[in-house]
Amino acid sequence: MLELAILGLLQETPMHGYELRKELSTKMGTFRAAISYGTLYPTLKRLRTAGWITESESDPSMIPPMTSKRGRVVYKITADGKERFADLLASAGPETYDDAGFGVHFAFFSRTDRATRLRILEGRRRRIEERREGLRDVLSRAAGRLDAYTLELQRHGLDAAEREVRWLEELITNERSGRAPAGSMGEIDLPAEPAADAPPEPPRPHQDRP
Amino acid sequence: MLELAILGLLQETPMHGYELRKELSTKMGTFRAAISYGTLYPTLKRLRTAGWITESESDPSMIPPMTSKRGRVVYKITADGKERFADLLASAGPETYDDAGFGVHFAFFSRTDRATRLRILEGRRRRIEERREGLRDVLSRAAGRLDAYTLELQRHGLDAAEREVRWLEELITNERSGRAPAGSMGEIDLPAEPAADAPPEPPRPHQDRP
DNA sequence: TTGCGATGTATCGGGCCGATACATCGGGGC
DNA sequence: GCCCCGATGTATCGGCCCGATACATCGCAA
Repeated sequence: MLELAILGLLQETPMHGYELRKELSTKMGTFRAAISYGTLYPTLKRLRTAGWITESESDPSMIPPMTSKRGRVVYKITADGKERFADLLASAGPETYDDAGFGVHFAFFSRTDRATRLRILEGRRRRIEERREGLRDVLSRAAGRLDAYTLELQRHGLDAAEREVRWLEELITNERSGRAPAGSMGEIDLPAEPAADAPPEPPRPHQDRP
Repeated sequence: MLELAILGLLQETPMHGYELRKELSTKMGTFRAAISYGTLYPTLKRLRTAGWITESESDPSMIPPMTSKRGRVVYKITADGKERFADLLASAGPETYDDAGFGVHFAFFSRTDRATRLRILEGRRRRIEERREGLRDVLSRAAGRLDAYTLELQRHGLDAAEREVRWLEELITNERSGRAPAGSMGEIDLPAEPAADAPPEPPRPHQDRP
């Protein structure tokens, strides 16, 4: 999962670890609080070993030049890495639909073709619907044998699940009908170079924020 | 975290692993989907080694008797285990306020004294408020440089954060003013036998479910 | 009677986390 | 001029937890 996120960010521009972590934290938002260095650096090493990225020692013309001596390491994606990124983007393991996985995939939707976007959105919806049904069962069937706090926890969970399903419904509707790429470039199946930075479409479901 | 959950469930009644897992899944609801056996059994072994629980081989008078031959293992909490549970319940590490940690603590609120409940609720609120502020910053400051999907993800995250803060506010208000244990038995500091099954108080914030 | 789904116990490799250590840089206080 | 502090930056280690996998029993239906 983190692998996909790193590859995606490095596709935009080369970066060093510290920067990567900050971008990761802001772009993944809710679904992934803040990546740990104890995860980041081993993962970077793994990606380097696999050949998806390269580590280049400290750019000499850095803004704060840093008198060498353990300079910062700049990570850059390779051609193989871009291919790997495309594969991961379109892949659909079960981990694609848990909180972290979905968040990362969603964050790169502007570089994903519409068919894949719909597949992921619908898979996520199914996942949350299952959670919702489970919670409804507990609340109706076992209402009596649970204490008040546990019940309240279930209620809050059910509320969040229902809300997320509604959110996903709106996104799916938007994707399907007109308002989604479609017009500009049609549906190519996962290009290695996805036209750089032309975000295909604004979704914008919510307009009811008070 | 899982340690606390297991100890808490075994305090109600002895159980074997399979049962434990199911109880775990329903009681922790949203904040902890379904515990893996690859986690559960090693943890049980750890608890046994520490002396918090005992493993007793297959109760002979089992409903489906199971003709011995690798019978089910029933786990039971020890006196030390109950002490440990009380300590964990009242402890306040940072992991107490992440999704999983908070969910587990909350699920046992009916066996937690009011002061601790308030401390945990407020700690969680602070945590979510920080997330909320971070998301607001991103949405106001970096609105232009993010693509539409990433923006939508942040918006949805902000919405969920605001909603959870409001939920916590209600719970905190309820705890503070009257509607909370107080009346029935005052505030003992973590009794080993917490009056078995007298849930101290129904919280019930939401009444606006359509 | 065969086979399948639920029940049940257990291990293994690996991802990810928090704590920790160490080093450099810019700036504010004195 | 000096020092300390907070932000920047790289890296490791122990440990929790997960998914995949293996194996065994039970009740039931085809």
